[in-house]
Amino acid sequence: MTVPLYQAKAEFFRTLGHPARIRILELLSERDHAVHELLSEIAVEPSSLSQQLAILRRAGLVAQRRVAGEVVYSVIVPEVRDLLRDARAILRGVLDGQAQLKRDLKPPGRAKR
Amino acid sequence: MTVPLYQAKAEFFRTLGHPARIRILELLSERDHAVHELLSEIAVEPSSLSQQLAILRRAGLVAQRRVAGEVVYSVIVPEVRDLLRDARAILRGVLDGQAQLKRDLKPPGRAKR
DNA sequence: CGCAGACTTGATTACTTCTGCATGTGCGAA
DNA sequence: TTCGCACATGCAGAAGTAATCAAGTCTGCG
Repeated sequence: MTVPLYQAKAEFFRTLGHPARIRILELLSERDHAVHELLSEIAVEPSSLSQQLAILRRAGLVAQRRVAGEVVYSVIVPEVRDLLRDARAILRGVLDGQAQLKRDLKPPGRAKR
Repeated sequence: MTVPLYQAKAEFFRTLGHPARIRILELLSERDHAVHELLSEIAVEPSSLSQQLAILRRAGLVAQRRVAGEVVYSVIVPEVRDLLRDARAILRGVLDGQAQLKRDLKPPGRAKR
């Protein structure tokens, strides 16, 4: 093994560890987007967006292609959608858990559904 | 929402963005482990391991309990296993894709292996 | 009580990553 | 060819993160 598997995994997760990159992947999971479309959704400077896209490209997660003067990005690895879904589930679980902890420590609680 | 959802997600992924923390979660997904057991598997200093465990604890992913003089850790959110599985699948896809790219055209970049 | 073993926490220092600005590149229009 | 738009890249300062060592806490045992 050139690189231990768990190190590659850690690197991969770090690639996802940025709000803009998460947003990009979520948007691209829905459908392909041109850079200026992403730009209007994400509230970040153009150069910053471009850098985040470059990072995702280098990580092999997205691809770019030029279409009529625009650059369109798409997700290469479809499983990304599953991953984001799992992450959502875990996040929900964690947040619920924290809320419950808070209730245990403090009497005033609210409905949990 | 106090914090935008995608920011919470990014934070969560950053929590996973460290080899030792990945190893810890993988080991704990199999079964609960005492700290000294983790220590003998992971090749990291005790204090460093403790810090990584603290990060996972703060993230709400693992819990500790004291048993007969040892501290035993366990995974709180079971979906973590799914996430790690998906990550493995994506990683495989990405690595395959990169290998194929390399065959198609030699990209200017870092020499790998 | 006082000590030892098992962890944890704090502080320091060395890196790595992010941000915004300035500059560079590629493509289509004129 | 030259201009202009749509992106991409380089860079410097600021901010965040990790490894290490020293010191602290907690438990159970003599």
